[in-house]
Amino acid sequence: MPRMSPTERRDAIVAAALTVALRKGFGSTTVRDVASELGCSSGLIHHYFSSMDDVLAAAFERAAGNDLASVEAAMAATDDPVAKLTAFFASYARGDQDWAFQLWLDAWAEASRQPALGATSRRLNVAWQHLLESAIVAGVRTGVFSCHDPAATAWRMVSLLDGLALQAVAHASVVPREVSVEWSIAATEDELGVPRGALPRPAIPALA
Amino acid sequence: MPRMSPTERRDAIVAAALTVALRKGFGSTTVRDVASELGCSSGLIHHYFSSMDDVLAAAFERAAGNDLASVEAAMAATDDPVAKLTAFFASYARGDQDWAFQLWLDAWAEASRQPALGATSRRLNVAWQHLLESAIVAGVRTGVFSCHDPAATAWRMVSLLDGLALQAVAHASVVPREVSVEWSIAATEDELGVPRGALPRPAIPALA
DNA sequence: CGAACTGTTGGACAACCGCGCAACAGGTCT
DNA sequence: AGACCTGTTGCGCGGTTGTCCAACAGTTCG
Repeated sequence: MPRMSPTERRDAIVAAALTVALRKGFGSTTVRDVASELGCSSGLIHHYFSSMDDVLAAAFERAAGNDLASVEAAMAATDDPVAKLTAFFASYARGDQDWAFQLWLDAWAEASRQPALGATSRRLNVAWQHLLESAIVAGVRTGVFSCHDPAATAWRMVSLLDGLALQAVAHASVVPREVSVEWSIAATEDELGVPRGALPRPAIPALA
Repeated sequence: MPRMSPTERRDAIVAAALTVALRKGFGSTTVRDVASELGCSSGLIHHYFSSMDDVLAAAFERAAGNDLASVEAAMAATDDPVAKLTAFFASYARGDQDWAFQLWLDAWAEASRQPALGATSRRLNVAWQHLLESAIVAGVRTGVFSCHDPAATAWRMVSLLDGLALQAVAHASVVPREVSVEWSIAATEDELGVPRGALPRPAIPALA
């Protein structure tokens, strides 16, 4: 294996770990798997990460963290609370990113077994909820939304979206994606005291 | 170990596997664990199950099936739709059964990789939603609930409950259990057109 | 009584795991 | 050139896992 700079090598390891994790799940991704995916020795992984748990946490952090950042940017691009909300929902509507949600399923399952992965998953989940909460607060401030407990509503909406997406990814087509998107937006309208149909529906990209 | 009939022994093995899973979690339940729990040799497990996967799958099926059946029975014990609903919610409020929910997290994560497990998980999930839907329909019929799409509402409520329980189990105490129960009941009251606080709150058993 | 059947044993086996380490090699600096 | 730094190797340790199998023992039947 050619020599790499520490930053490049760390990145390559994380990328390889992500590739393997997508195929096998976090729970059964081993040091040797990552090493052979990358075409290097197993010892090299431990030269950059003090434990396998840290590798998995870093891999999840990259995938889920990127998602979070891109939605955060899309929401920051507008001042309209309704548009912020739509941008948030749109990130759940993308059927071409089921693989990303599969990572969440794996992370939740392993969270109680791998401390570092669990901490990362928790942190990103809280950040996700906070993102939604701040959009709701913005809408309440301008008077378009009515909600006396934005934190609670945000947790409910995130949980609802996760629960529905879970069905779509784990049990394909038990609940069609377009339907689950419609359902969660309808529930949000109830929560925020706006009439049914008031919130715009995000476009649903076709599957790849 | 005294001799048993094949049916009894199979049952005993599954029961022992479940007991161990309660204590150690699903992912780290080994053949030897089950054998020592049952007080028999490890070879005996393989005499009845062709692989450890089969044992765990049978254990999951029994655990989840038992849960479903007991809630089904509790709901069937009353004709009052509100009481049916409370019985349903109570099953999510039990903090002493986090281990059971961890089984669900594992099942959801593995569903797309292990067809047999996925089919079981899907079937039980659908049954769970159907249970709630029928309670809602009963309430609409007697006029205590108002809901124009019970199937959709049931899916939303199940997904919300799963999503909140997921946070409680994967990310302990990010959302306290009493709070998440309160939140999901409040959302249900909105969905069913009854005033906030109208539905009784189930008792929350202390942790074991 | 002995033979046949079958539930049961307990150890052996190969494979795998995360991790640590001494040695190697490619690049850089003086 | 030689010294030095550091990315990289590949093996090995201690431990655990699922699986297999020849031997054992309890029951039933001729």
